[in-house]
Amino acid sequence: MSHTPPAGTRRRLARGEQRMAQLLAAAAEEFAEVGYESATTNSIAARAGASPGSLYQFFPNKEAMAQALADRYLAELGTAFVFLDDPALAGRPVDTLVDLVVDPVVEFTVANPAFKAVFAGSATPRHLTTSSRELHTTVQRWMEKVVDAIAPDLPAERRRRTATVAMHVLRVMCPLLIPVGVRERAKLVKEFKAVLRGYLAPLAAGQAASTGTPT
Amino acid sequence: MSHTPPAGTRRRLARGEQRMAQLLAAAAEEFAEVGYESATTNSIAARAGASPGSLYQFFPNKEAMAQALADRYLAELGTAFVFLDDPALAGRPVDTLVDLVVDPVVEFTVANPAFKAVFAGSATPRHLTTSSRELHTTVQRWMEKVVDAIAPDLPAERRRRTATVAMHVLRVMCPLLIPVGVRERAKLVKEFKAVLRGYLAPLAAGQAASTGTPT
Amino acid sequence: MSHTPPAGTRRRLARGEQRMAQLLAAAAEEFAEVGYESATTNSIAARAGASPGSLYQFFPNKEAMAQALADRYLAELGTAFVFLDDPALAGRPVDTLVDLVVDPVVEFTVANPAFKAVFAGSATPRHLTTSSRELHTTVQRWMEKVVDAIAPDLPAERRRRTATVAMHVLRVMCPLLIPVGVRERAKLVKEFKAVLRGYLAPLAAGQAASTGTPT
Amino acid sequence: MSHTPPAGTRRRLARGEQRMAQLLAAAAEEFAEVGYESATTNSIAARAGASPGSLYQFFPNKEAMAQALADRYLAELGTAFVFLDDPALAGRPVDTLVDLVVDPVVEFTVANPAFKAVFAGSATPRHLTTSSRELHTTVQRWMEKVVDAIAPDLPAERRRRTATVAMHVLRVMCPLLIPVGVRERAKLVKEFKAVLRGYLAPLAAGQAASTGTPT
DNA sequence: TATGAATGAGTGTTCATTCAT
DNA sequence: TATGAATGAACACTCATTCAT
Repeated sequence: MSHTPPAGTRRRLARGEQRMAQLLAAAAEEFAEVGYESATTNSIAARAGASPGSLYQFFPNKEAMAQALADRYLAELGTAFVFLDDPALAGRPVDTLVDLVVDPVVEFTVANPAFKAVFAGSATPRHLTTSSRELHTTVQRWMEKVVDAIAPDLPAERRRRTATVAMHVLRVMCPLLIPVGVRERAKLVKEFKAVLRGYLAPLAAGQAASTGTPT
Repeated sequence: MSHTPPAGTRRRLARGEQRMAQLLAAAAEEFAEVGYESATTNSIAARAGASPGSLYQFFPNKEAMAQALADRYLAELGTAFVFLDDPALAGRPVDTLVDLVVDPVVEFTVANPAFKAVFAGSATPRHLTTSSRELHTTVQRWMEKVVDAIAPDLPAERRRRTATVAMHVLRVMCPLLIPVGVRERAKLVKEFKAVLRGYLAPLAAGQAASTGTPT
Repeated sequence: MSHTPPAGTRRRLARGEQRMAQLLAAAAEEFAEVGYESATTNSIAARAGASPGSLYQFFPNKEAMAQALADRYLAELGTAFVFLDDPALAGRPVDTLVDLVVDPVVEFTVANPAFKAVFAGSATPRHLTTSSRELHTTVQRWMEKVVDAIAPDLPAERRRRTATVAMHVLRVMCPLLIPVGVRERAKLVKEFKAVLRGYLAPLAAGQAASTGTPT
Repeated sequence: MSHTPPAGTRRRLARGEQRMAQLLAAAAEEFAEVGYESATTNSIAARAGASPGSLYQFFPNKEAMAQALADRYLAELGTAFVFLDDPALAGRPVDTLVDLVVDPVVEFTVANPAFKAVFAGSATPRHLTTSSRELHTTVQRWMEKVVDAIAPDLPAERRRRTATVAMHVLRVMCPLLIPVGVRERAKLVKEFKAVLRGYLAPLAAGQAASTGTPT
């Protein structure tokens, strides 16, 4: 089917991809440092050692870079979340589930500080970039699976809303992790796990007798 | 001693305050619609039926408008939170406390859609405006009182962190309330109350025997 | 002829003149500090404890304030230069004449730091204000008298040009006097006197045999 | 090692330098006509047939254009002043030295009318641009060499002050040369040479017996 | 007379994007 | 493919002056 392309082509292709990777890395740096809105394409290009024109050879506009970043983040995070499709998921205690969800997100955020910029995005929904929105819906879908594992009989609408809230809790956590030291970070993570645990655990218990949980 | 100023002066001053109110209202509108960063002073002035110069007669710069808004919000919200100084606060059940905290914030956010713009602010801490930061610290201080009422023996550092997290939960809730209908809003509020309840309730229980809560 | 006006009128008049004096003093301060171009009418009014409107009650525009200042400076300096009409002037040695000219200018500049702003004015002749120009021509006329006392037989054109140059030497000296201490000031003044002496003395000698002086 | 860049790049770079030259020429025109303060970057760009953005591709701000102009002026004038390092300088008569100094400055000012704008600068020292200041100190340094050639035994402080005064004499001369015809210009130049001669000559004579010169 | 609000064209500067090479 | 020049509509903010009271 796909035979190896001639060396020249491959090198050319490789060079293009290399450039693109540099640009994307530069964009990530910039987004992480100043946020998406304040980032300038010229500065990103300069960071990557490229010209503005080059940047637009690979990305049609600024948002496309955030998009590409989001896509990559989604892909990478996705592999950390394959466990969500494990049929044994339903049996896990809430504590474990929360750890399973929070830990990769924390790790990922710390490793990719731009993640927070594109995941946490803007406060004004009207100004959410497509990339942010995508990230949100995907993470939300993951959270739905978690919720489903905890409380499989929850009505769809309720499940969705619960997942949304859980997603937003993660979302608000990410930016807080970056500017702090490793000690404080660990403590913050514990707190956020407590938040999610406190929110999700009653769903399990409340399957039969919902005690104080919203109806 | 202080003799009343001449009628002309008084009227002029009144007009000035009116203008200022118009401008502030326009700023609130604009911030609510497009966010602080994307808001333009010229557009705010136009919205208020004023010239750019007029705006700068009352506010030294864009940020000052956000500041003024934040100050007013703080003052108004503050009156809704006087109950925090009630010595009987410690006796209340967590449910009640959470209601007491969340309800005014919800009400206020819905009534002042710009509140979310200045409270939720930017994701990148480096870009938080002074006004946002002020709002954060004040709300956080309020949350500390709540935490204190629930678990008076919590170490200061832990109390602070807990309050911070609670504040951020509120913070992330606000923008979500705006674009939805009244029904969905009520449901979202219930969820967020559940989040806070689930997070804070164990602190009370855990005074003696901390079960699963972070240390 | 002029009988005393009724007390009310006098007070009212006096009040107006007082205001005007305050505004003029404020303008002088501002001009001295930031120069004519950078001075703003609003700031002048504020300095004077008046409103912008008030300022325009007394002066039709910014330039008029410089004009008024220049007029006053001209009047005051004029009294220091009445000696120029003394018929005995012609007999004085050049040294004395130079002292007689420079000393009042120095004294005046130090006492009225705004003088330099309106006398030294802008470098671009196209942007000389009317007030600067007036100051220039008057001082130049004074210098003509000095030149005449030194070398009465100089052709009119030559006399005029010599006076112009002398005036510009004074002009460039004034701003230098302000930012320095009293010691350095004295030394600078000596230098500028040497400049004028060296320039004007040969005119006297050269009445009969012009040695090396321009023709 | 350093392989020649591709033709396209070379051409593009050449075009950039051309643009820069056009912009600088336009800035010079504008500065000459209206002075530095009143010059507007938009007008400079328009004069150069460029957009405001283009201007800022080459110069980070308005002052940088004055700086660039000053640098060029300094470099060009510097070549006219290499003679100051000639060890035979000390032997020359004052007349010759003055000619040697004034003539290039006159020639240069006439050829570069913006020179006066950046050299003569503002009257208020507080508002001197960096470029003006640089020009002043360099010209002053040159004048120090001249003074040194005339009176090598002058104390450093005195030499410095003399050079300062000489520089300011040149400074005040420049703007006067521009708006006049060639005839009047020649006459003015003669006068200013006379000023400098009259100021500097006594220093030579006065090495042993200072007659009436400031101490 | 005095106030202070009101004006609005204009300032230096920015930046996502396009163009010519 | 890559460059870097070019664009131009905005932006936040200013200020001499006028207006309404």
